[in-house]
Amino acid sequence: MAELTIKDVARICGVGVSTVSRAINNHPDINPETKEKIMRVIEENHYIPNNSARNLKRTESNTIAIMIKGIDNPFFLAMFKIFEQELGQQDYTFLLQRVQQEEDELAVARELTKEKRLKGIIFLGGRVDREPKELRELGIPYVLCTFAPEKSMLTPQVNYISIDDEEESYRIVDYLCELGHKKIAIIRPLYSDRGIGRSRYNGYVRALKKHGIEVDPGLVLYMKDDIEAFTPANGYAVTRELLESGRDFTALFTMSDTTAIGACKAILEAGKRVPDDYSVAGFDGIDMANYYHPSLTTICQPKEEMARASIKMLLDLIEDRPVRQNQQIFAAELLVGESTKQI
Amino acid sequence: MAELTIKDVARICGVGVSTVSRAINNHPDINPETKEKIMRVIEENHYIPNNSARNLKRTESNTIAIMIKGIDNPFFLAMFKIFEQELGQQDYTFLLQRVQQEEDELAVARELTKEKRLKGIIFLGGRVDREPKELRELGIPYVLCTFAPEKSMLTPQVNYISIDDEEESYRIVDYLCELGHKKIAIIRPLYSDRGIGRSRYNGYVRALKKHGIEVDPGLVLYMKDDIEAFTPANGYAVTRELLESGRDFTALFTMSDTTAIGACKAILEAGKRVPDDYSVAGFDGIDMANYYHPSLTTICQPKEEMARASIKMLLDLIEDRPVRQNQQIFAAELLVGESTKQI
DNA sequence: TTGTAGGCGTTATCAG
DNA sequence: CTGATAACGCCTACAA
Repeated sequence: MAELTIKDVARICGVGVSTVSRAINNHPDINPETKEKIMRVIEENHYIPNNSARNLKRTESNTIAIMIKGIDNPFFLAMFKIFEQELGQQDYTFLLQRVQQEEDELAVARELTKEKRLKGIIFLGGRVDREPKELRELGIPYVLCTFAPEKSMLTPQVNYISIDDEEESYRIVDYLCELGHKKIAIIRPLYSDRGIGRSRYNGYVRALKKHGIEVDPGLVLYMKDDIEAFTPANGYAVTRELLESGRDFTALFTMSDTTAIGACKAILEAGKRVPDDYSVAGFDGIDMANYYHPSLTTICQPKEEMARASIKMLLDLIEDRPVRQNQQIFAAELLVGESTKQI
Repeated sequence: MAELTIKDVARICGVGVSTVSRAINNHPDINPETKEKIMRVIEENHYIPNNSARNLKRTESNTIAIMIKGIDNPFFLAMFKIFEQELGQQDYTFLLQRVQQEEDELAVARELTKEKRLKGIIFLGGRVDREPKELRELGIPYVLCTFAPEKSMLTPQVNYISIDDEEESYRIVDYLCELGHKKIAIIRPLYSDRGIGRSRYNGYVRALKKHGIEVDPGLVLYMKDDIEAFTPANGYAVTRELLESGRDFTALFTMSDTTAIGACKAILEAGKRVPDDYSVAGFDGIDMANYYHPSLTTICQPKEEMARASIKMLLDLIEDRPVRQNQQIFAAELLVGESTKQI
């Protein structure tokens, strides 16, 4: 079963290779009958064109790539459907490129761009805190989606779509303060010197300050190094330790809903109640936050709209339409659930 | 910035293309100094080899593909890490190929095999209820992971790794019966004439029968057509309707943990309690089942082991080692949580 | 150790 | 409408 090539098909049909190529690619100038015949032969003999050869020869494709770091983030999953939908309508296809934690997403992007003749790229998650120059040098349109814009990225050229992590974090912690909480613990990623960990922490600090509350270092908790970050397991472990330490607090802000759910587990397991003994607030607004019992008070990111906007911006860029704003900050929604209460 | 090719690099270095090629591919017979110089030039000029051309020329790669239908299934996500880990150790890389709901995964697989010179394929989820012949005709080793083996697949050639869906479903429903439940509702997928929906339903029927309980059609619920299957939202909607109908039941089996969590929401929202008013049982054993409150009674699939076993089988197949069992049924674990109680 | 040339399977160009 | 033929960018004998 030596692999069939276009030449074989041509030979079998008694036509030239270019004719076969025309048939495959739906070129207009071909006799319908010849085309039909060719397609039948292809069908019968299970001929499959070699994509590598095609990509090599083709000057362009209608493919865009979604680069995603941390594919196990439930938050991103909801966005895929939107991408599929939106791109499908516009006759584009997309491919999902996972990027390993240690990998350089820009290097991967460059390679893929060449290989697949990409039309555009969406970077999802991860941390492209690179020189804007490097991004431009990709040579094709891109959009950073769900990124905390770093200082270095504040140049107007970088295209991104995000929420204002610091501001939203500020908002929910402010809400906790308004409820009367003064001892608010926070769980932050271990290495949060930048990215969302840092921004959200800054929001926390700012909210406390506004209410005249000192940051108590004893209530600033760090995720465990040996458990994956932002998981329920991590939230559980950290919170359990907090409870055992006997430190006094009335509310807990966790920076992610998944972590919050783990935290609740630890609290409930210790025989305490949410929100009666401790208020708990999350971040992100994943589906589960709503279905969890008690439903979580959280900041809900408009993921569908963000996904849609990312596609729109990218396609505008690709098709050379004017892009009104290449840096869009979406407003998130403070979702008040049953996990927090006034004290 | 016309794309740099290997020829350009060769010209710049003042050497032949084959020398550059040797440098890139770590061939042994090359002067270390020339190699170093070439690598420097490559670095400086940002030369990136074109993968399409490489794949076209190459006769083999060390790539295996994971084909995944329904990428938003949290159940699969946990498996990725294992794949990454196991394959990384063995010097293989894998690529994730999502398959749309309507797409033919075998067609996609064939295409990819040609394009990437794949060494092997793992099919995750979906429903390859195809002729075993078609699978064999892929021409490369494959493993079906997490598939409910269909009748037509019981030929000994088909390689798969799975749990016994019917048996495990039987087990958890049997457990509910043992707790004294006689009116056990079930939520099944709308089109469950085959696949896991069917198998798990069969287990339910068999368990009831064992305990001399008639299947009450009024307690056999179907997922909503207009909401994605197996989501909390679906479980919520169906359960809410059930409660409103006033039909009498004491336990609910949902075929998936995500659905179960939605169901619990509906129950709690109606002012009832879990498990005091209704026992709820799920299936799969996702992380959340444990962290949810009350923790769910469920069937926990050994996903890590299954992932590991899939890789092992595939690599054994690829490297021509003897495969002791090419059809492995893993035992799942009945995890008794707080969502069910004796009546 | 290095360079030259041919070919991998397609598509694009250009005559017919 | 159709068929040669020349690329596409790389790898790999083979020759030097």
